Amino acid sequence: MRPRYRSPVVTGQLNLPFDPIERAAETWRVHFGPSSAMAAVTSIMRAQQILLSQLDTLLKPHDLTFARYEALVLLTFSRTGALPLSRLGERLMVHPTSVTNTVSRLEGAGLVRRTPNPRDGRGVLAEITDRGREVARAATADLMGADFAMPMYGEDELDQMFDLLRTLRVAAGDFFAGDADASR
Amino acid sequence: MRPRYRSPVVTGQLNLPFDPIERAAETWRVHFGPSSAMAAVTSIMRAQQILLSQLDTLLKPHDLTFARYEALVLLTFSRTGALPLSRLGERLMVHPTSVTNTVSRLEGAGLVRRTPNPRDGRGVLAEITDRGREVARAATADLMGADFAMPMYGEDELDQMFDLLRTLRVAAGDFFAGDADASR
DNA sequence: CAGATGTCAGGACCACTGATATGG
DNA sequence: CCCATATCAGTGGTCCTGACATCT
Repeated sequence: MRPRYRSPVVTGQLNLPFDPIERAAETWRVHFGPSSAMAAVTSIMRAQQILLSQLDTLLKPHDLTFARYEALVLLTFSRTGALPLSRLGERLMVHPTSVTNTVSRLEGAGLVRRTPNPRDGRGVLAEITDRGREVARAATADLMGADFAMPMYGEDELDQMFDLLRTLRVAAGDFFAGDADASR
Repeated sequence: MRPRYRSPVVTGQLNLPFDPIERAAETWRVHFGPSSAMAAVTSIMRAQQILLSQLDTLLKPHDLTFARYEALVLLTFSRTGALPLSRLGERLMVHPTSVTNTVSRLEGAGLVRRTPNPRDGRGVLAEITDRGREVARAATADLMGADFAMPMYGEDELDQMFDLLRTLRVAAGDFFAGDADASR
């Protein structure tokens, strides 16, 4: 499964005898003074890399990337199975041109269909196909079976992580921190 | 500074009236049952995106990306200011071809110099130049001044985050979880 | 007309595969 | 000979800018 000569850096085991991030943090302390932020940032970067790699591996048999999977699931959730590309981009927090690309790939795989937006002549709807629904179902089963690549955590830790990172997302201006639940 | 017609999706404010991830988690619950893992994973993805974008913005005036900055700092830390590319890749946890690319870019900018490894005829050393040291110093000052784009957290929270994510990195096999501190 | 929606061309970046040259 | 160290070509993915046509 994994090549013999060298394991992928991101996916596979590094098996270092020390924690490279902790090591960097210690050296950092010597040179510049303590900086918990540096260690935390680097940890987030590495965690994302690991997770994305594992999720993509889980999704590869379904010919999906995580980005495409997210889009597909969002369509599954919508009442009519169709959403304007603009709304897709908003919810997925991706660039408009990325939405175009993602939808085109899904369309090429027959999981999604482009249709004109009847309520806006400029707009385009991405509509999930039957095959799209089936693929989304199967892929979701796989991801849930693998606990989204985070089986090493308990509920409390996962919630803790969500709460911690929420602070960052609020500060970055992703959304209004209020209690608002205004739809749309 | 930010375009008027549309703010960058990653860098800039989305200003949604709701938390898109929380919204997705709620909808998920309705369709598939509770999954804290899904919300946590998505949060990590988004956090990384935000951080990388802000760090790259901070580093742009120095003509550095975060990846290149990390490599440069690592060289700064080494006693002789030089490291084999293989060791660089190991510490930075990046693919060998990525190291080659990173070093080539740094070399092109005059921040690093390639020299043959005297202790291994196959090997190549990346050696930091005086300009490299100066750029690393200036960039580090900027990053520390911005608290590595995480000024919204206290020490305790940053440590908490590091500890939480360490579990994931250990599980992924980045390093041996033991208390080992074996050098080299 | 100003503004929003989507597309396309093109650039920069990063991870990876596979092949290759060279040396331990 | 097997393995390690780079490098190169090429693929695929993401994000972005800028330009454009279309429609509100």
